[in-house]
Amino acid sequence: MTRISQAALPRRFYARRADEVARELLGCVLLRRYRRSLLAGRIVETEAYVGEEDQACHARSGRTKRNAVMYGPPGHAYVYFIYGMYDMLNVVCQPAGKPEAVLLRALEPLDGVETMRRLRGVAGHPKRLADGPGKLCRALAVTRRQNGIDLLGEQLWIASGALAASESVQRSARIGVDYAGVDAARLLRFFIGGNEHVSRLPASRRRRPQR
DNA sequence: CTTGAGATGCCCT
DNA sequence: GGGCATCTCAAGA
Repeated sequence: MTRISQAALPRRFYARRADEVARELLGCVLLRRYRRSLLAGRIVETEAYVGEEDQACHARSGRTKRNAVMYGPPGHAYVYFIYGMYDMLNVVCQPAGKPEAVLLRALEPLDGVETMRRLRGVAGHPKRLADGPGKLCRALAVTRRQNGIDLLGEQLWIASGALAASESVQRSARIGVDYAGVDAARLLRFFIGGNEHVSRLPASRRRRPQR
């Protein structure tokens, strides 16, 4: 069992710009109550989606049935289904009416690793268990059933955490939003530099490891 | 190690 | 009906 505090971050943490929240979520711990077990992972990669003006954001065409939760109060889960197969977990930011959110893209598994493996249907190293937004949802049994739930509640919440002195925040363009024109280039993806649990980019986008 | 294709369902133009 | 904030597997080198 993890020894860090499991207290949920307060509502005001989320009631800010999504890019600030995305950066500060790095190192925090996502907790999931699932059938009597507690699953936990350290957040190592996020992306900010920053409102109707952001051409990569689901709110770019205004409020719809799918994105309605983003327009609601902060500190709630926005979970949507994509590619016919995967769910994506976001946390809603900003006060109600301002549709911003942070996509949780990768975790370093801390607790409940065996359950995560079972949910994912894979064996092997924990660094492959939740190193991508679709895998993260599978590993924590998060689906559209959780869309709209309060992150200050009982089944899914985030506790504070910190970066080690040796860790640094890195930024890049967001993944998979090439259609978004100039917004595709904005540096709204945040990750812990060098962390092994960060998602692997498609080879076509990968750069040579810097030395 | 790499690349490419296929899976698969729902929202919204 | 297009396209999507993805992933896995198989095959090649």
